[in-house]
Amino acid sequence: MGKTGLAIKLARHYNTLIISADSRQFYKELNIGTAKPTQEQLQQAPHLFVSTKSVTELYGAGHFEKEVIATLDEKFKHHKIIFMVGGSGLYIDAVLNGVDDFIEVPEKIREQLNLEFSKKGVAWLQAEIKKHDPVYFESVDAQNPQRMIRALEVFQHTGFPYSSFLSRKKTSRDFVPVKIMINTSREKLYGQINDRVDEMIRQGLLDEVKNLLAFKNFNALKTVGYKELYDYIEGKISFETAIDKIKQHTRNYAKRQITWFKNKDLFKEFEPTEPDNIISYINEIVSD
RNA sequence: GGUGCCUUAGCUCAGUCGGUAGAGCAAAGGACUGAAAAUCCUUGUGUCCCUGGUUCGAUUCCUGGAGGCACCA
Repeated sequence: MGKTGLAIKLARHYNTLIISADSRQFYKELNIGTAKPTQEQLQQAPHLFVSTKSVTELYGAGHFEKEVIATLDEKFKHHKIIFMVGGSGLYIDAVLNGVDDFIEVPEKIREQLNLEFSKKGVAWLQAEIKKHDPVYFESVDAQNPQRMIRALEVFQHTGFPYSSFLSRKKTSRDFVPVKIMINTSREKLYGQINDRVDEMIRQGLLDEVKNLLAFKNFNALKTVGYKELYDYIEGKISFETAIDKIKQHTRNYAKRQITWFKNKDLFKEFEPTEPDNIISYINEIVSD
C-alpha cells in the first residue's frame, strides 16, 4: 500500500521517529521478503523494532506491547508525536489497548500439545477445552486448533482456565492515539502487490530463502514469500507456481489486514497519496 | 482426408437412466487477547460449444457444424 514511504514523510515533517509494528520486520535474518525499509529509507528517519530479533526467538504480541510501552515512555520525553507503522493488527492493538497479562508459557508445552493434536485431531482439543475451560469453549472457534492450543497451554502451565485471564478491559495509556488507515482500490493494490513480488524476486529473494534453509521450521519462517519458495526448493512446485502463490497469498493477506482495520472501525481512512491531508488531520487533533 | 474420444462455474473436472446441475482449486466476505505475513469460518446461476430434429419438456437422445486431443492414412 505504501506505508513505509508515507511514514518516513510524516516522521520527517514532525522530526520524529518510527516504531515498526510489523511481525516479520522484527527479524534481522528476513530482509527482501518482508519488504523492509531500505538502508536509504532507514537513514531518512529513525526506525525502531526493525531487525532487532532473531528468527530463533519466540516473540509475540505481548512481548511487543511491553517493549514498545517502555520505549514510548522514554521517547515521549523528547518527542510530542511518535509514529507507529505497520500491518500487524494484533500487535498494534496490543500497544493501543493492551493485552491481558498472561504468564510466559514454556515452548515445550506447546510442542507437546501440537504433537498430541497431530495424533488425536481437533475433536480431542475441543474435548480438552470443554473439560478444562467450559467458559472459553462457548466463544472459541472450535475449528481453529491454534486458538485452542493457546488456551490449553495457558491452562496446563498455570492451572487456571485461559478465560480467567481475559478481562476485556482496555488498558489506559498516557498518550492519545490518532489512528490512520490508508486504503486504495483493490485493483490498484493488487497491481502493486504483483509488482512488488516481481521486484523481490529480482532482488534475490530465492537466495535469501536458500540461506535460511536451516531455519525452515521456526515460526518466523512461516511467512508469505518464504514458505512458497521452500516448496519450490524441495521440488514440490515449479518456480513459476511459487511466484504465483506468493502473489496470491500476499493478496489474501492484504485483504485480511483490510478486514481487521476496517472492523476496528476506529481508523480514519486516507489514500496513500494524501500525506498533506494526513498532516492537517493530525495537527487539528494535536492542537486541542 | 478417415476413425474414435472430448467440449458443463475464472481453472481442472463430476453429473443429470430426458424434468435447466455439483466438487476441488481460484475468488469474495468474515473472525481473531502472547504463532497473527499465522490460524480458522462462510459463500457455488453457469448461453451445461453452436445448429436443427424427436419430445409436453433437451445440457442430457438423434442430425449437421465448429474447436481440441489421440490414432490411422
